Amino acid sequence: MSGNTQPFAAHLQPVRWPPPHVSQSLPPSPTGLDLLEDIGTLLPVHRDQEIYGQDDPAEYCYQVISGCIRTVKLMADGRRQVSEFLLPGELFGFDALDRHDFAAEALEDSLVKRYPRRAVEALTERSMPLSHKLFHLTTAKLRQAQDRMLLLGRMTASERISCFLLQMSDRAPAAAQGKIELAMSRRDIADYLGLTIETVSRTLTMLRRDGTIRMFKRSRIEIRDRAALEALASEPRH
Amino acid sequence: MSGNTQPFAAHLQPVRWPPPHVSQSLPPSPTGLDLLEDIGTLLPVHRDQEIYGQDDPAEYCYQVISGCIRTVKLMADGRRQVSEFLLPGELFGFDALDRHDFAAEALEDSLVKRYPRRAVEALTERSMPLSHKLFHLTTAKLRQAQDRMLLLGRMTASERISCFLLQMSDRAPAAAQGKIELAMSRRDIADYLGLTIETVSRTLTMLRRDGTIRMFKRSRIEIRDRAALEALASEPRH
DNA sequence: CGAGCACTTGAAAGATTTCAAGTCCAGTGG
DNA sequence: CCACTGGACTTGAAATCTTTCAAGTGCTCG
Repeated sequence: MSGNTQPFAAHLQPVRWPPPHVSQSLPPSPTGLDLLEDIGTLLPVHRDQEIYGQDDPAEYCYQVISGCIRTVKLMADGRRQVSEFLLPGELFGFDALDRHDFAAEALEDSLVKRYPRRAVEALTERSMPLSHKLFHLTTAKLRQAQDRMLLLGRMTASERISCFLLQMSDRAPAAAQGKIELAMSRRDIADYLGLTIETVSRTLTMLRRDGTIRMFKRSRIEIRDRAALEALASEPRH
Repeated sequence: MSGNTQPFAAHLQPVRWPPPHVSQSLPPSPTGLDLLEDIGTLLPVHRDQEIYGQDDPAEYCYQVISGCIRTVKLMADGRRQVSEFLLPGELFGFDALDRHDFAAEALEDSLVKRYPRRAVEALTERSMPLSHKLFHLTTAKLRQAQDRMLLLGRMTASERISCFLLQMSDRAPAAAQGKIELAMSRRDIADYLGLTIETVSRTLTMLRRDGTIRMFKRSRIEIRDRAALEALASEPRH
């Protein structure tokens, strides 16, 4: 179940540090998180490589430096639910107990920073700002998860897709307004939204025919009519 | 949107303190939570009364003393998602930012304890055990939410119902083995599981015909074949 | 340039929802 | 104490949305 260890080819995209949108979610200096810097080590991971497996002992916590990571839960028969897509600057694995309860895998060749849990916990004991920050991040993830429950439990396919596109657009660097580069496959999107790849594909096609979005080379999407998407996505504000 | 303030009739069920299954989830004494006791005030709430509304400013956090509370998110057109059912001993409202992002309502006449957020935060600053405990509770809720995403995104109706029954059975006082007293209506269950009331009803009927469960007066359920439920709860379709 | 894989598209099948009656039960008033 | 009534629940049939099955199409990489 645990990380595959094929030799690492070491030609990843250049490391931008700090990454472009860290500043959006994590104010640069007085966050408490800087304390972590010293105990972290960089870990490059390949596309589709597992960083940790479902039920692996939780020895490390992580931050995405570059690339994109997904956390997934698997059922015995292969049904899959993607819990989060993690972009540069974002943390994961901090909420585990003694074992991770989902796997983390790289969507594309990525770079993550790895912090030993023991050391993180020790630091947390001594730094109130750090423990605050981690608590705050966890409650933020909880709120996200609750929004997702509404999406998965009550929204139609086109509402889910619209929410997803808007969300990805908002998380992308502010520079590329309305242009989204999807690192994830249709399968990943489907497993994130509780749909099948065919439904994802069909729904995107409909949006394209509407003129609501444009698509280039399948992974590049431009939002042409944000208002229409927001209308479809109906309720969740942000 | 906020709490209705009809005069309170003050004839609720007697207060059992500590409630019967607090000890299961919250070890009695050295939890850090006892610090909260002094700043809490009891608040009786009627069946269907709102404790706080979606988007209300988050001035208080709560603990259920007796009864049962649901947290719900509403969409503009009335679609509803129940986030949690909270039983005696459990905490809620601790993860809000400045506003609650869902409403909390009583399923039945209940008693909750209310803690001013300001005071809780002040205590948290000074007590490591307390802040640890709250952090731990939040990560636990996050894990629960992730399990629920798998359920909502990938499970069939009978799998959802089976999971729900097992979960309720496990949370009930250990005494009543296999007997569940459902405080919630079919609508609540449906909105919790992302189904319609009709589907909930039909699925329960099927389980009853199978002999997997028995039902008395609609709200009392006995699990007669736990193994069958567990098989349903985690396996492919019939 | 070709092979393989990801994605798209179409048609049929299903699961759940919607619509529409029934049934049951709790609480009320006679 | 019992019939009555309204709301909650159950059940059936039709409708619908999504999935499943089955080909295509077209990138992308060797």
